[in-house]
Amino acid sequence: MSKKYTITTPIYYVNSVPHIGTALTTLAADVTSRYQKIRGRDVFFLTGTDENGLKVKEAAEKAGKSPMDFVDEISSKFKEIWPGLYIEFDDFIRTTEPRHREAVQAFFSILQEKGHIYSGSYEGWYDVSSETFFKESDLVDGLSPDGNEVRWVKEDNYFFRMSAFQEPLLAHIEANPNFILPESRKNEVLSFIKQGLRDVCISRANPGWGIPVPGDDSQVVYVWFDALINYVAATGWPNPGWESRWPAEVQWMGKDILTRFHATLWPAMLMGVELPLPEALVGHAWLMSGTEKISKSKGNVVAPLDVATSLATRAGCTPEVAIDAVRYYMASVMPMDTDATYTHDEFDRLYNTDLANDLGNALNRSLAMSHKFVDGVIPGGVVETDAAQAIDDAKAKFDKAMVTFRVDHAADAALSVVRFLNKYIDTRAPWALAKNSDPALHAVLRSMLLCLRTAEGLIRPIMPKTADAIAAQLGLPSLTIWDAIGSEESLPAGVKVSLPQPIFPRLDLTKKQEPKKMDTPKPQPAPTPAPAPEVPTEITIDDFAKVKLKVGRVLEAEPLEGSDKLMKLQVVIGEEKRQIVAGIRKNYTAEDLIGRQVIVCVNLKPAKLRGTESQGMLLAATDTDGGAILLQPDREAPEGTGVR
RNA sequence: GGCGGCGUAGCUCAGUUGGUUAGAGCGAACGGUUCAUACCCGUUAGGUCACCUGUUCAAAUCAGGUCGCCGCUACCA
Repeated sequence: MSKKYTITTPIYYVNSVPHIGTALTTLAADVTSRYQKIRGRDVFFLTGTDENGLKVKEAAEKAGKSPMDFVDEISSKFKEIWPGLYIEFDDFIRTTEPRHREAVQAFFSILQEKGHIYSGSYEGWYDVSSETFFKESDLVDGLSPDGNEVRWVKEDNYFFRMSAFQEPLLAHIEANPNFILPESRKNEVLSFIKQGLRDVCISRANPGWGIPVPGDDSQVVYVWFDALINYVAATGWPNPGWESRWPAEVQWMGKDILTRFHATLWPAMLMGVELPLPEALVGHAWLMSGTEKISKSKGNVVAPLDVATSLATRAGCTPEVAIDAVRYYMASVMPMDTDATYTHDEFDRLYNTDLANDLGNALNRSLAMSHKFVDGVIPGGVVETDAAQAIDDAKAKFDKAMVTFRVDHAADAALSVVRFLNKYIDTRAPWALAKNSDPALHAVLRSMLLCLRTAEGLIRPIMPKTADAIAAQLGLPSLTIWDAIGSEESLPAGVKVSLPQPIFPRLDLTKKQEPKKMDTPKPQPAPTPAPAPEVPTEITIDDFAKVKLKVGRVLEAEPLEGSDKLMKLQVVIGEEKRQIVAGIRKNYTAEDLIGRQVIVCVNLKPAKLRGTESQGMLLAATDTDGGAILLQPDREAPEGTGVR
């Protein structure tokens, strides 16, 4: 059996719906899939839903449903949404399916047999929301780095000996430059792994939901470990025949789950069971939803289908074309190295310039001229060399972009032939040729139509419905074979083209022109009240007043367990009592501190240090050796008095 | 703190291996055209290629340093 070209997206958690950020991943995979199909590959495009986490169980309970009913409902919703964006997956796997459970248990057992799993006890913080374990030091303000709640768990668990795979992983990444893309992510992964991998806990106490550890029903497989196995489960593994679908040629995902999971845990797991590693892991960046008024809470999500509906209403295009336009937008901006920002204006602009003005209008004017000058029949003859060159260049650029999965560059390549066409029309001026009965007219019109035929083929992976519409207006069947794109044969002479029908009605952007407050260019104060960086510039008295300092008295002091520098203090500041953690153990003992007056910054954002909350900061000078020299009022000051 | 990256026209960015007048798209101004969805085409903007110092016959492109921004990572208060 010949090997299929396998493309995967992550499986999505069933507790959210796709928004323009997460749809990005699936779209990228779909564009890759459609391109490879046109190139003649037998594609296996896999997506699905992740349904086993503790989070799912809790969400179900909150919704007053049984977990199974809950995931059935939401998973099917997911499955229905993707086709609405013309996502054509070949398989949709759910982690509650028997095939997945079997694969996970087989995977676990093999790792156990090979000695990569041992039992131990785990104690630490667990973020249910992202189903991730964190070290004490990972926490920020008592929350996960992502700002989620964490809970302390202490259990006897199974551990995966990931540490053993550090060197093989590094070697593989170094030896395969395209294993992790883009390159900036690869560097991050390398430095992450070089810092040292530790063994990971891969099971949890069985909450009555999840995949039981083989031979130990008291435990379920840790959801991330479980989830990753979907990729091979869907290929049929461990049953015969999986080799035709694994390894994946490309696994698409967002950058957030690349480093720890897909580029570290996942390949280590595969090495453990001795399965081949995927060819490429691509972690794109995010598309942030931003409006002019930035709302700090990430509440304003943009749903791709809503954008499409809005466009269809405002521009008057068909719903199909509107969805294609959204696909084109997402493909065009496909952020890789850094995050991009979505704005309605930017979307509208791209629609008008690239799709309405360039592509749509080029088709429109070319067809109009065909009817005007050659009775609407595709002329024969030879395509002019510069047009042929432009066509070849665009194809080559598209191919080159897709080798490294640069969907954004591919979109640009597809449009490049259209941009050429508009210039070409202007240069060759068919209307002038017609007027003078110049024999070059036929070749020029043919060249124009072939450019459009090429654009149809190149844009098809990104805008399938639009491509069909272009083909229809050219009076030709859809062009779905890569080698035929741009060929003379793809444009049979004598075929009657249809009358032009605008595919992308232009948006009138003038009426909703927002009043630009150019005359009052007030410097927007940064909405983030972040701790002001210590710039050595002058500050005003107002700046200084922001720092609230008060006199406090140390009531209790004890070394903070698990730390070698930190001291945990209870400080009375006037009426209130605060817990402060300070890195002063090097120079002070608890006895030195108790009863002593100190200067405290009382409006510093609280922080967790070694898991203990610190609600302020002691002022101290820095000694030459880096130690602390505490500030103290010259004589006993009134309790809780301000300092300035 | 460590590692990595970035800082190029008003805006968004290309410029992997150093070499003639530094590019594209968008926006703006001006001009042209009429086949077309008031579209398209061309020209222009005098860009200190963040800054400094080096290497070189020659640097946006290499080395060192400075400033600013970002990512990853870290018992940093």
